[in-house]
Amino acid sequence: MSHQPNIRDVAKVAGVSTATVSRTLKRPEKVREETRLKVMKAVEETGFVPNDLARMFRTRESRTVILLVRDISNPFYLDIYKGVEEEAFAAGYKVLMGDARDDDERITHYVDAVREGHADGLILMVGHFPKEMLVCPEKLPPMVVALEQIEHLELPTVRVDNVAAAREAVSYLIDQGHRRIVHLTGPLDEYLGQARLEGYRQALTQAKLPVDEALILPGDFSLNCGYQQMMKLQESGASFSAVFASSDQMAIGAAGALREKGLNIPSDVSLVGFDDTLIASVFYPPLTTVFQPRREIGRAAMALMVETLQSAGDGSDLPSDRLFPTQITVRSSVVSSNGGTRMSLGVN
Amino acid sequence: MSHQPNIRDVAKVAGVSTATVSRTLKRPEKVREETRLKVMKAVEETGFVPNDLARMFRTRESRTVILLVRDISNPFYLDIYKGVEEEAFAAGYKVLMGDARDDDERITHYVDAVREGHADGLILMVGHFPKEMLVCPEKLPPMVVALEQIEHLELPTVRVDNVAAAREAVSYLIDQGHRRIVHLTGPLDEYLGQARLEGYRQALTQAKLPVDEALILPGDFSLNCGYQQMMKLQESGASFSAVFASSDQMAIGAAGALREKGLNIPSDVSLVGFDDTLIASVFYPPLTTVFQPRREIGRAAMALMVETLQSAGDGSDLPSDRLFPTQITVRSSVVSSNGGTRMSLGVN
DNA sequence: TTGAAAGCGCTAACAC
DNA sequence: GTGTTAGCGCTTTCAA
Repeated sequence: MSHQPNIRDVAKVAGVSTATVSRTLKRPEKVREETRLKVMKAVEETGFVPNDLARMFRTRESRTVILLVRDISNPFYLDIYKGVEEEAFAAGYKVLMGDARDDDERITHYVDAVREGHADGLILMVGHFPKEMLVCPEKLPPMVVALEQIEHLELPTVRVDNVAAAREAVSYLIDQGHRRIVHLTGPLDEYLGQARLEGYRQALTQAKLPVDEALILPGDFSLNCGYQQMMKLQESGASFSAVFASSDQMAIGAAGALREKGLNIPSDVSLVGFDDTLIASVFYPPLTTVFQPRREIGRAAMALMVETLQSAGDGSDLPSDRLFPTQITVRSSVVSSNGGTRMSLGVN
Repeated sequence: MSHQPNIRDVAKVAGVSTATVSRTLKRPEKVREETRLKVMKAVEETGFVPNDLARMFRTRESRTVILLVRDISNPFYLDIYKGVEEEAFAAGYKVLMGDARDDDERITHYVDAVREGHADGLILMVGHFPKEMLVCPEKLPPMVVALEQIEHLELPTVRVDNVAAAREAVSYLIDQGHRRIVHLTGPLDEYLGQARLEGYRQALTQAKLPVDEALILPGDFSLNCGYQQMMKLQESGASFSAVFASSDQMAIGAAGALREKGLNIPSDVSLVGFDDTLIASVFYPPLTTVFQPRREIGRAAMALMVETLQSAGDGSDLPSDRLFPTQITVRSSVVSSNGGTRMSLGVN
């Protein structure tokens, strides 16, 4: 064997047919013990590694799924990935991670990757989907959604109750005496941004507090945007005593802007983030934030994917959604307010 | 076409041979304009997507490389990934990211992935390599190394001068008047840990300061380890005025331990990290750290990979190493020391 | 329980 | 410039 040995080399050495080698490797219970040992020995001897590409080509399944996320540089997704990978490994799948960068072209690219045979399915963690692809949904590859919700696309989904999560976070601030609470939102043309904003509104309404639209700052989850929006707000002269950001990254960006204007956290402004990423715990002061069980969410998403892939084979129904709880992680970035100096515009 | 159309369907619709379809798609300049248009139209009409698996299988190249990193949850690697991906995209390659978790088995797994045809090569960002695989180096797949150095493995490498980088960081602390400087090292059985420790020693020696082995704390780059080691050191009653950590994560862990003991950063203890990840800039106080041009390093590593893959084809020489500069990013976690209270053991 | 043989979809000689 | 053809390495009927 001068080169990578193939199944024929093994068959020759073992003195059996290629079919027998293939069977020995895939369904050992189907061959006689004696034959199996012969084949195993030949595999050992030749250093045979089955060409997975040939197998994938032949069976038309890659046993690979793609985890397509909003922004790969957000560490939030790393724990998701680990969960997905764990579950995938257990089910004999591989996982690739793709970076959508909120860009239709890249999303299309990953859908094509499935069509081209690179993967069997897509786990979506993006907030939208190219319109053109929605026109013939039957042409779409097997997909599941995690934590997001995509318009005009009904798919098995791993959910958390974003409305409730945001409502609780804001209620917590209200309980601490805050009345004028800024909300740095997620993208408002997508579910995640809308749902959390809805939670924010509900908390205020429930507490019979007015909603001041000037305190709602449209964002995109990024650190930089948190900084910019908070700068702008401060320059507008608005008064507030707390900020609820729809991501830890935005919270931290906002903190930078507040400090730059000489404000202290939490004594001048309280701050709540969302996601409970590592950054929240090492930030100073440690950031109060909303925790989502990322690892478990990842595992559940992959489990849903496996079910979907199976139900595509037999004609069974699509798997049903899974819901995970969120919870507030209380740290030190919130202090109680008694309606002091920074509340000049006051309460209704 | 009831199913995914294949190249034969297109050929039939266009009234040409499959070879012509293949050529039109791969080397359009080789077919007549008129034919090309016919084929393009047929492709459009049928909705043909070439089966990449079949192509990979046939040509025995996947045009994919795997970026294998020490720990995928370290955001440091995300910028590396982006650099690799940019360069890869330009060269028509795809990139997969793998998580070695410092584990021989997982590394072997990724080497096998190449053998199985999933990828053409491996970009290694790990500090060691399974011993068994080193015995027949000619069986190893095309590989390049970035930022690391693996014993008994000579490969094209993207380097930074870790000794100099660490020396400069420590010299900076010395210049600020610090005399008793703790070093939280990387893994000491690997190049990265050793080189930076060597830089630490050189800086002290150069300044004619003694090296106190008690201030050298073996680490593994992780946040948690930084915390634990610093806790232990403080309980031992050692005195020091500054800490140089071999990663931002350890620096931040150490900061947690220092604060827990009532020490302030930087007024009580100055702190220098390594890597200049996002976390360094959002940490409070903003962390002085050593910057490495991650994006460029990623690009260079992929460029090296492409060269390696080509030289494997023709018999040309392996590409030569590339060296990148590092530099200190000065923020606010270091203040000058005049040899005050926390320096009881004094200077030589 | 095993073997023979057909082919998955594509590419690349080679012939025309 | 284009068509014919022979596989790449594997799995999977089907027949023995």
